[in-house]
Amino acid sequence: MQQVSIKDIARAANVSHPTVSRALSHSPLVKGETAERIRQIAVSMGYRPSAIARSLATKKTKTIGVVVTSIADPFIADVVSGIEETANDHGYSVFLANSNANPDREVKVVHSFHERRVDGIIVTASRVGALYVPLLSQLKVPIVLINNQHPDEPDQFIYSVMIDNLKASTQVMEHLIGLGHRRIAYIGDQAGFQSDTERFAGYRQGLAFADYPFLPELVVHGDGKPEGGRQAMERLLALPMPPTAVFCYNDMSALGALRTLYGHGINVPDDISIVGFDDLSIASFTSPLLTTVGQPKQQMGRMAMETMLKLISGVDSKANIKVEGELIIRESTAPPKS
Amino acid sequence: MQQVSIKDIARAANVSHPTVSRALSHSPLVKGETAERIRQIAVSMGYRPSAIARSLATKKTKTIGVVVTSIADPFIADVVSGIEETANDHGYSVFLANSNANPDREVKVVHSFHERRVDGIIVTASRVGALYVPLLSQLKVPIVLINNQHPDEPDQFIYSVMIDNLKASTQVMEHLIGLGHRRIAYIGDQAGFQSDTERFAGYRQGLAFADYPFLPELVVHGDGKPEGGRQAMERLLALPMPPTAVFCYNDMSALGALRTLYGHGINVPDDISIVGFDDLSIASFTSPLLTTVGQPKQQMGRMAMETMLKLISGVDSKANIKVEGELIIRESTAPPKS
DNA sequence: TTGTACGCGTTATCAA
DNA sequence: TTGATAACGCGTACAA
Repeated sequence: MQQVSIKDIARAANVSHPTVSRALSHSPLVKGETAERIRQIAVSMGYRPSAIARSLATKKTKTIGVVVTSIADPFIADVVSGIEETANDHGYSVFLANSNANPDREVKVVHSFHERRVDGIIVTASRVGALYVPLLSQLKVPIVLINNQHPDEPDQFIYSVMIDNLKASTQVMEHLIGLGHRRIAYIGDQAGFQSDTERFAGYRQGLAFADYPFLPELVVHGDGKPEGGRQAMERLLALPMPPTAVFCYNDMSALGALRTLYGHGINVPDDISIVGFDDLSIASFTSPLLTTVGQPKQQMGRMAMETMLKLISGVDSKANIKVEGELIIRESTAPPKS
Repeated sequence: MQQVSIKDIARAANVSHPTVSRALSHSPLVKGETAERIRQIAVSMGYRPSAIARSLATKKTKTIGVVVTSIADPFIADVVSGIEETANDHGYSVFLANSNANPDREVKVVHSFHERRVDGIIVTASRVGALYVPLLSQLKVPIVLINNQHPDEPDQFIYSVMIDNLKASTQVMEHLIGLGHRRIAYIGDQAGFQSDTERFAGYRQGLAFADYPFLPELVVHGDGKPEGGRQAMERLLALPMPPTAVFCYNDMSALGALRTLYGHGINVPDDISIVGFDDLSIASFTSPLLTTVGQPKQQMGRMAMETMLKLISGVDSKANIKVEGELIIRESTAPPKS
C-alpha cells in the first residue's frame, strides 16, 4: 500500500471514508473534534489526495492547457509566466505544449488537452488560429486567445486579450515626428499577421496626421526575427536616400537592424534612429538602449487567466480585452542630423 | 450526455465496454472485424478517451512535472522546450510550475505535482535544491535535475544532467591566453552556486596552466544578471590597472559588462575583450557579437526527459550526465592592444 | 453528526 | 474471442 487513501485514514480513525472526505474538506457537517482528529491522522500518515480520483468524481480537473508557438520566444515566456502565476494562486496547474506553429502539432496538442479534460485552454500568439479554432470550440471548454493573429472570425466562444497596436504605434510615430524626422521607414513582419497589419496602420496614420507623404520604398519586410531585421535594414541602406528613422515591427527585428547599422559603422541614434516594439528584457541591454513600446506581458497572461477563471465559474467576462502599450524612450532615438 | 464514453460506444456496437476498450487499444484478443467496426463507431461518435479515468485505473498519468526557477529566463525556456518536445513525442504531457526560487513555493509546487500523481519530476537550475530534495525523494517518483546547484548531496534517487563547466571554462582561458592576454578578470555570480564555483575553478586552472599569477583584485561578483555585470565591470574599470580581458560567469553578466564599456566609450574587443557563457540567442545579436560558451540547452532538456523515460520504464540510466560546452568565438575577443 | 451505497470512465481479472 | 464483475480513490445522495 504505497499511497495512503482516505480509506486508510478511515480505518485508522475508526470512521467511514465519507467522514474523512468531509473532514478534510472542512465540511461543517462533521463534528469539530473528530474532524480535527482525522486531519491530524491524515497529516501523520502523509496523506495527499489524488487529484485524479477527485477529477473523475467532480468532472473538474483544475488544470488548464496553454498552447504556445514557442516557449523559447521571450515574449511568450513572459506571458506564460503571468498565466502560471495566476493559475497557481487559484489552485490550477498548467499543461504547457509547444505547437511550433505547426498545424499538425496544434491539432495533436488540442486533442491531448481534450483527453486530459482540461478546464480551459489558453492559446498565445496563435498564427494559425483560424485553423483550429473551430476544433477548439467543439470541446466546449472556455478558450482565451492572447494576441491572436486572426481576430477576424467572430466566435462567441472565443475570448481574447490583446494589445492596442494601433494606438501604440501612433505614439511611436508622434515621438519620431516630434523629434523632427520626415523620412521614417517601417520594417514589418510577414504579411497576414494581425499585429503587423495594425502596427503598420499606425505608421500610416502617424504619417497622415503630420501630412507627410507615404513612401512605399520605405516599407520593407522582415520575419519578426533578427535575421529578417538585418536584411531589411540592408535594403533600406541601399536606397538612394535612406531613412533617418526606422520603426521596427518588434524588438527582434530592431536587434537585427541595430546589427546592420553597427556593421556599417553608422551611429544610432546620431545617424539613424531606431524604435522597436515589445520591450523584451534585452531591449534594456543593447547598446544603445532601445526605444520601444512596452507591453504588459506578464499582466496580459494574468488577465487571460483571470478571464479564464471567470468563464470556468460561469461568470461572463469581457470578450475582447485590449491593453495599452507604453512608449519607452531610451537611447536609440534622437533628432535627425541636420 | 456530453462526453461519449466507451459504454456509449458499447451500446451502439452491441458489445460490452471491455470489448470496446480492447478494440481501441488494438488488443489481439478481439476479432479484427468487430474491432474495426468498433473503431469506426468510436470515430463517428467523436470519442476521446478520458486520461483521468485511465490514470485512475492504470496508476500512471503519463504526465511529468517540470519545476523552473523562472520560465522567463531564456536559458531555462530553451531547456523546457527540449523537455516538452521529447515528452510530447512519447505521449507525455508536462505540467509547468514556476518556483521563483522561493522555497515556500517550491514545496507547494512539489505537493501539487504529487497530488496530480505525476510520473516524474524534472527540476531545472534549482538553487535551493538541497531544501526539498529529501521531500522529492519521499514521493518515490523519478527525479531528474538539470544544472543542479547543489550536487554535493549524493542521493541514489537523484539523477542529473549538467554541463562540464570546468572543461569549458578552461577552454575559455586557453582562448584568451592564446590571444596574448595576461590580465584576465572574472565576473562571477553570487557565492554558493555550483556553476559559478566550477567556472571559477576553470579560470584559476587556466591561469595556473599558463603560469600566470592569480590576482584577487581581478575577481569581482555580480548577480548573474545584467545589472550585476554592469556594476562589476565598473569596479574593474576603477582599478589602477584594469584587465585587458574579462571572463563573465554568464551572458547576462556579459551584457551588463558590455553596457558599462559602451558607456565609457571603451571599445570591445580592441580595448577590452569580453567572454560570456551560455550562448543565449541574444549573444548573436549584441554589438559586437559575443564570444561565449554554447551549452546544448534544448538537448539537455531532451536528455533529461530521455533519462526520465528510462527511469519510468524501470530501466536504469546513467546517474550523472555531463555534456560538453562549446567555445564560440565571435567578435568580442581579440588580442590585447599592445 | 455519521454511515451506506453508488457513480465517475477506464483497465484488469476472471470465467465462459 | 467475449462478457461479467471488480477495482482505482474520491465525492455525494440518501438514509440512519
